[in-house]
Amino acid sequence: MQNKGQNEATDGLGEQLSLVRAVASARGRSRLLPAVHEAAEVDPVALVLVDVGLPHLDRPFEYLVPVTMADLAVPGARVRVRFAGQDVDGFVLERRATAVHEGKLAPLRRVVSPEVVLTPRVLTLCQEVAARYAGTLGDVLRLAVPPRHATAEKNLPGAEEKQAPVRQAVTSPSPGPWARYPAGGSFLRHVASGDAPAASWLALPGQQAEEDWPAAMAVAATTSLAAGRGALIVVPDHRDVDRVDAALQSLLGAGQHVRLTAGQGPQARYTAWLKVLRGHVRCVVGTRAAMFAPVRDLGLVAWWDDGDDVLVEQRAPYPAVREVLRTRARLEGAALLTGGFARTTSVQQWVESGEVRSVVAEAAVRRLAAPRVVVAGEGTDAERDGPSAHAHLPSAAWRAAKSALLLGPVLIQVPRRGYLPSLSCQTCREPARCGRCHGPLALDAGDAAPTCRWCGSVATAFECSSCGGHRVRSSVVGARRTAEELGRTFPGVPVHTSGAGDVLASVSGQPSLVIATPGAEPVAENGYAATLLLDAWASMDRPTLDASEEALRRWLGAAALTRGAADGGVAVLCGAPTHTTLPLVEALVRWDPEWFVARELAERVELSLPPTVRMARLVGPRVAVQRAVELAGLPDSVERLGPLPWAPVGAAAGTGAPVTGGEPPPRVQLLLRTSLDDGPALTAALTHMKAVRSAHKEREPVGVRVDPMDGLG
DNA sequence: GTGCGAGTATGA
DNA sequence: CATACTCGCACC
Repeated sequence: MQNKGQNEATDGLGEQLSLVRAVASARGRSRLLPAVHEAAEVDPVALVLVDVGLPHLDRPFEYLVPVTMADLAVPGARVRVRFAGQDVDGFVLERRATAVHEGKLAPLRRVVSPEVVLTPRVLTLCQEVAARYAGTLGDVLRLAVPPRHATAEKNLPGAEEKQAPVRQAVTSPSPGPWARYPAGGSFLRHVASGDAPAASWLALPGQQAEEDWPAAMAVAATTSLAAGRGALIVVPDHRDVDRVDAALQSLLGAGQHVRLTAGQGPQARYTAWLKVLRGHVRCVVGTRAAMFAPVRDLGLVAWWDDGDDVLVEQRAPYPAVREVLRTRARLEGAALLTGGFARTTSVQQWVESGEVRSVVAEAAVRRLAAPRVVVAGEGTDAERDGPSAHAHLPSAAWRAAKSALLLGPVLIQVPRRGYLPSLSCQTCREPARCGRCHGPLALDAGDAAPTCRWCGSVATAFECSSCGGHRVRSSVVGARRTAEELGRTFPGVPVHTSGAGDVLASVSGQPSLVIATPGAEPVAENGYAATLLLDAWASMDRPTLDASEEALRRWLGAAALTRGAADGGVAVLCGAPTHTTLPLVEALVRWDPEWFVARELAERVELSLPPTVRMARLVGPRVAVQRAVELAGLPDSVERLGPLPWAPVGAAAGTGAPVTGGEPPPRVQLLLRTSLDDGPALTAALTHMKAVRSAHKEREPVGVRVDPMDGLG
């Protein structure tokens, strides 16, 4: 092995640089190691972050810069280096005059491209994000820097040398939609003067393009551009990107902003990203991956609908847009704007700590802009006699839909997609369980009898385990079934559906029924005449920590697409208890999400639940988790909850019996909880633990997730 | 991950 | 005593 020969020849010698040269020429190896002729004159040492996915190797290694690469291997450039016997990708983080490493330095093998794809600011951001989530810098960089597309890099005109493609001076826009919020003008003025204000904005429903939330986002971004700084807007999905894109277009004209979404395809995406990197555009709107976009001189970060779980990255270390953009705002002195129809407890916490200012409309304005909200309850059996019975609708909802259909489209939000997804006892409402394994029973299309989702057995004779009842009812009527039934109930009215896989962006102002799952509601021209929120109890009863918060967010999101009370708009909440007033329901009726989230946060404080504490979750075989947590050397303040059996979300759906050959060992989850102040100590301990486990090549996988309640939990 | 040295088992 | 293997850990 040639490397071995070199090692022997060089061991014990002092000066590394001359030595590499000496070896290369003495052995006549310059042909085999092409780059090793001579080291660069200036700063011959490059700190390279190598991309080997191992936590204990997640640090820079020093390489020698051959003179031929002296001007190309700049900090931020992609390089290829020899590492542990194979060629790996890496980023140059720094150039230095001397090495710290005692041994011999290997030369860089190749500068993939001298393009500075990792800017100092993005690097700092990624380091903070990695630390916050106990992840590796390599993992975060993979999220932040898209894979190179050589053609895109070549075809796009160069950086500043080419100078100012079409960047006209942007003039400060009028406040537009912000005029409806008492604190709106002040926020914009601070952005305009280059300050770093921070705001949580509770948006009013708006059915016209000039007053809706995308318009307001565009005004905020334009204000930052007018102040000579950049802007970054992150939204949950590509329909939202389209809307903000259009709003920016009408305010800025062409070429002033760029879209960044996953669905663009590699070349288009990299081209757009390069335009941002090279400073051709300073305004970005995109989905969550855009949160790392290297916008120059960032003056504003903004995101919409904080509670939407697609704003949590689904790749390790699972950073949330909220945390990344807040960090960016702090690091880069940028303004922060988080908007939505609802507010999450996380953001409420910022508001209550004074870090972020609340921007809300006055109650009287809200009442006119929002639809009138009616609570229809579940609908008694008596109520279900009329035509509404066929559609599983309470009669109040049916009447509201009937009269609204004379005026325009009607939106019907159903909690989940699918066809009668789960069942409960007709009499006592307990979830229907399989008699054999206690798994959930479900009725799929075409099935005559309910089937167990876990073991697949068919429940021909159901008997409720708590009351002995023999009849099941569908817990949630899926969108498709609802569409069929409503179509029959309102003959002649067109029915649209919008849900996972097939999402409608918008519908016309003509009368129609629009059945949609949460988050997939199309926008209606001039707003819906009425909105029905079905099976409210199913949204409220979800067993997650944030069920209420999430239910309100979904209801407000759909109701906000409805015409305001001033224009006769009405929203009907169906299936909520009517005999008692739940704060959740009251918040919707009063259109007061701020009041609700304050209560919700107070409760979290009381119970020491996120976001008022920092949590992390370890998942793996019992002994491995046990050893891992001991290895971490957790601070004393960290509380251990569990271990409990771990049931992955959405597992065991579909087919049936556990026929898998190699039994995977049963896994447990251990939750760790500490104060927010001790969060960094907790994540540092977890990072250390992962590094040691990786160095020891631990066999058993132990998953680590910080903020496990973010996203799906 | 891969490669290598140290340490240990194994066999003539 | 020589050779074959495993184990642990460094990798720049």
